Amino acid sequence: MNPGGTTIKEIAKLLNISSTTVSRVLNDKAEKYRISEKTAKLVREKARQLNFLPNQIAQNLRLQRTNTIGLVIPDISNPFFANLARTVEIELRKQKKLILLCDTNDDTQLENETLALLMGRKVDGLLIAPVGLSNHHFQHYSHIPTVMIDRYFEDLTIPYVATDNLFGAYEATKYLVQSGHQHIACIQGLEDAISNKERIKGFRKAIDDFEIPQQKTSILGSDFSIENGYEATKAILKNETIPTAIFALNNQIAIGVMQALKEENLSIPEDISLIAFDEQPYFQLTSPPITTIRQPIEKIGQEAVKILFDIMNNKAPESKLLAPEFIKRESVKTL
Amino acid sequence: MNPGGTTIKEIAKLLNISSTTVSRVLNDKAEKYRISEKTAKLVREKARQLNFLPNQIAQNLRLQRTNTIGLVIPDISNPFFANLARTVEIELRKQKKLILLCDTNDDTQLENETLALLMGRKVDGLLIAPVGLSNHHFQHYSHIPTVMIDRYFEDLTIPYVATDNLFGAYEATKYLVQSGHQHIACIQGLEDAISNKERIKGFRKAIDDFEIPQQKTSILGSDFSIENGYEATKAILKNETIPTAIFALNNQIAIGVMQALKEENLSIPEDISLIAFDEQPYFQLTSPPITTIRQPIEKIGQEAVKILFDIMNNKAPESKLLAPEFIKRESVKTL
DNA sequence: ATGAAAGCGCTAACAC
DNA sequence: GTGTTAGCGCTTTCAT
Repeated sequence: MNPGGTTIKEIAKLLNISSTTVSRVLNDKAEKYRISEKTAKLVREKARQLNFLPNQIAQNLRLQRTNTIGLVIPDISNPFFANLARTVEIELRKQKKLILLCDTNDDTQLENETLALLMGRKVDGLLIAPVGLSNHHFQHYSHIPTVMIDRYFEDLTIPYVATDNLFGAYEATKYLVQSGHQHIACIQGLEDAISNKERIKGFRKAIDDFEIPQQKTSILGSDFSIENGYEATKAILKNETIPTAIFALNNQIAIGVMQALKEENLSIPEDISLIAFDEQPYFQLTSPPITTIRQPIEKIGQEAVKILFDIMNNKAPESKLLAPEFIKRESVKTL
Repeated sequence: MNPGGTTIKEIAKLLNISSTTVSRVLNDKAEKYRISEKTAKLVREKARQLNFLPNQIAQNLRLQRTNTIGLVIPDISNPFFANLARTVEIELRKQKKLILLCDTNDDTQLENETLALLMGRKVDGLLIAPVGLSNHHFQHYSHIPTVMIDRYFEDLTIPYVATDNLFGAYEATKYLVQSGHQHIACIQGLEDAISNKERIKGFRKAIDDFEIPQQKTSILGSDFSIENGYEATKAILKNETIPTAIFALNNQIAIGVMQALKEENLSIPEDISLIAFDEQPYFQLTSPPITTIRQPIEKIGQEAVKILFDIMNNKAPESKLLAPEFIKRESVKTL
């Protein structure tokens, strides 16, 4: 067999007909072009027999579309993004689109290169959770349908779908305060990512609304990793006064927090309370089960794909902020 | 700007030279073809100015390669595979390859379709964790460089890299037995997946070697999901005699087990012991911390990519079974 | 030192 | 009902 695969031309030759006819039959246009049932059948048979698969590369070049969507994500090993990827994959597959997966490791430079790569690949659309530090590199690519997920830019018109992070963080903080906490440390992720900024805003707003003295609270941390949660917690514990509660701004940070507390023999919530952004199955199994803010991951993925198709079909896309869900467990002590 | 992007032809026209020359310069072959420094400079300038990106589709068609690798995985939301995907992405990126990500949902039919899709896309290679129930569909694609990950087929010559599952399961079971357990329930994943079969073999071998009466042990379960772990555990608890220990054959099953035990107010390890295949950060944070068999995920990913490149470079590929690591924690009680 | 032309595999406009 | 031809954007052989 031809290593590159059977071609339309080969089938045509074997059947002594033109490749046009073959193409038409194989694209279910036999009827439209009133190709005889006999010819059509012959073509289909031969195609099956030779295990014919249309060369998508050639098709793509000709048709100027690739049925491929770029999915750009900061860290596929973060279960939030892994779950998102899964939903997106399922939705796109329904539309016969495949995903080019790119992991930017939350690095703007790499994101930049990635975008250029994907443009060269002529993806039909882009689903991206941008690093978020800068956005000027997106200007070049305004012609390609793009939806931002989880993170976005307020000064760009690119549609997005994300959790209502401000609201979620507000609710979490409110709960902490209403449970009697005033000394609260908030461990953040990437400082300039909008998801982070909004969560910080929500935290601050609650602190403000409930008139907690600013100096009793602190914000520290620098990225969405387990290590960051661990290091930040260690740092917190070095101070003279330690907070009564920690608010971890994502699931990985929360794991780091728990590791550090465990190492220091501090128990949750007796010694220190914990609340975390992002729900994961294991949070109900930790000791104690952790109170979390659940992001509607499936819905985010589905909406993102829907919006992407809206753009591709020239419908006016609409950005969405989806409500998170507060899941109360046992990691916050009432003072 | 041309929505399809600037082309070589456009640059050529603007500079009043041929597209051949432009192509040569842009592919760093100026010297080889002794193109004047002046022309070369002009081309490079214009290209930058117009934000030129070579159309990979056209390049791919012409060059008969796509710099794209298909990554086919049963479930990207399973952290084992998510972590694997990350490693693979990083390794492939070093070689300027991009990933087409496909999730088969552990469904042979879907895997089959996926493979056909990827062949049409003319991927340069395939990295696949096959469902494992059947393999005849792989025969069609023997011409394309393929490495199997995590799962493989013994009767196929396709190279693979996986954990030494038999050894890992043997060690786990041995530990259980040596801790005094005889009534052991093993909750398995997909029955016909080789990773599962090997783990079962290891389990059985240990049971045999240590002369535990067969009827004291049981094997149940049907896939690698949380739900399966949950349901199987519930089923186990309905019996007159319940086992003193459970061996969960992956991380998700283990979560399901813990959920079910918790619901039934049974505690680990007092009421029942647990040991799990797959290490995850949260296993040290659960109540109690879970004893696990760690798979060397990074190494698996790196080796798989290495082997794939070996095949593409006509070096003889070598399958690898990598040793897992036993991580002892507190979920197994000594009887 | 540069260009013309062919061709990768496919589809579609335009014949007849 | 079917075929001819052109062309998607690129690289490369062969000329000059």
